[in-house]
Amino acid sequence: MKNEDTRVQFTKKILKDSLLKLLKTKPITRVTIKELCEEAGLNRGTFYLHYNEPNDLLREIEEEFVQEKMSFFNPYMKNDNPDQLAMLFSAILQNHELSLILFGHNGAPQFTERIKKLVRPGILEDWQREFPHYDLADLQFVYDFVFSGAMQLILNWLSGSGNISAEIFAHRLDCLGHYCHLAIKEFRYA
Amino acid sequence: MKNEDTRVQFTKKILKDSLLKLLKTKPITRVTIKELCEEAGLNRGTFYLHYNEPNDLLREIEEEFVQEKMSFFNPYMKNDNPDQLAMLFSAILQNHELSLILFGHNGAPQFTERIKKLVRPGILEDWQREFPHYDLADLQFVYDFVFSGAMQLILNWLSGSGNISAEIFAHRLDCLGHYCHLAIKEFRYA
DNA sequence: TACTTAATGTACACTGTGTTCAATAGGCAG
DNA sequence: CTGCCTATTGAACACAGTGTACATTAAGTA
Repeated sequence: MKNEDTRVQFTKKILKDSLLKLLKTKPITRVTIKELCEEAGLNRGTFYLHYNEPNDLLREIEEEFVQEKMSFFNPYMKNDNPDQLAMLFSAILQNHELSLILFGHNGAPQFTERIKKLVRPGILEDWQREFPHYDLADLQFVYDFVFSGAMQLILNWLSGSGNISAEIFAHRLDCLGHYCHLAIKEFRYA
Repeated sequence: MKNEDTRVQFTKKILKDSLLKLLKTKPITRVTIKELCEEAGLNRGTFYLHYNEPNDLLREIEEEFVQEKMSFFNPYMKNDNPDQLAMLFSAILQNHELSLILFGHNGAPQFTERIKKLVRPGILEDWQREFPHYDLADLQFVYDFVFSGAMQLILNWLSGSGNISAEIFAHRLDCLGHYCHLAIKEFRYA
């Protein structure tokens, strides 16, 4: 009972692979269970033994991605270190195809939203330590701005516009983040 | 032939109203033509006389919104004036319900993407005049960052977090935009 | 008022869904 | 290696939504 049946592992694996293949050409909302199973060479009923919708499958893929890359997220959260950020982007770049789907539109906005919410509390905690003289509300305001912008730039970056290295890319995002904080002190002089 | 038949106008209007009602509870991808027509009290065949998918209808709604509010977009594009920006946000706030749907997730990411692309060339032209010493690529980089962040903040703002006035909100976005430009000069020292 | 055409009601074939159930095939433990 | 266990299969089912066609009705327009 410790590990899943070999057959189940195979079924889930091939379903994920097939879904990712389909997501290269169409958004998750247009993927049917029927075509997914045909692509995977499985009986349609087999799908229902493990999932209810294609979206369940995508969430599982996302979960694995986050679990695997979270070792790069956490260090950056603890100490605001651009090198750690560069390592994260290197790791993302190594899974280029998968990342492009997850950060892109065919994977629905759910993944980027998930990342933003996941990282939010830790980052805000850090920021409160670093900028104790700012309101939490203002920091939250800047957080949502910076991370939405960052997610867009990551997508652009993965889509190949510019071909910047992970280090330079991390450096630029870091710069933008720092300068955004400087804007806070002007928020009140409206 | 100058104006559409009164009956057609009524049909399209009630279809739009019904779609917006449904979009308060579910994303566009889950709206069926059948339920839409039931909501509108129209025969299902009538829908096909004017549209192919619910998405066509949503695009038409977006188009009208953009046409109507573009008078506020353009002045801001020409001269980077926070007051114009505040007027735009006032106008958006006046159509609060509709804006919340269009900028939110049930209207798909297509609307915010559309706005970003629509405004991009004009803004970049302005920025090139204002910052002639910066690379266009760097300005584009900052543009995508700033506008994705701004779209998120608009959504948050419309969702009611904070209840800031249109003026203060515009002022803050303006601040963030200006400080993001300052980051460019550090991009090259990687 | 007569003309024009939008909207209706009905019907049809088609695709995908979600479920059931007996039959089969393959992995796993003893 | 053998026999048990269970994942997978294939077939069938009712159901919901799609897209189209066509004759009929209703309403706006000139």
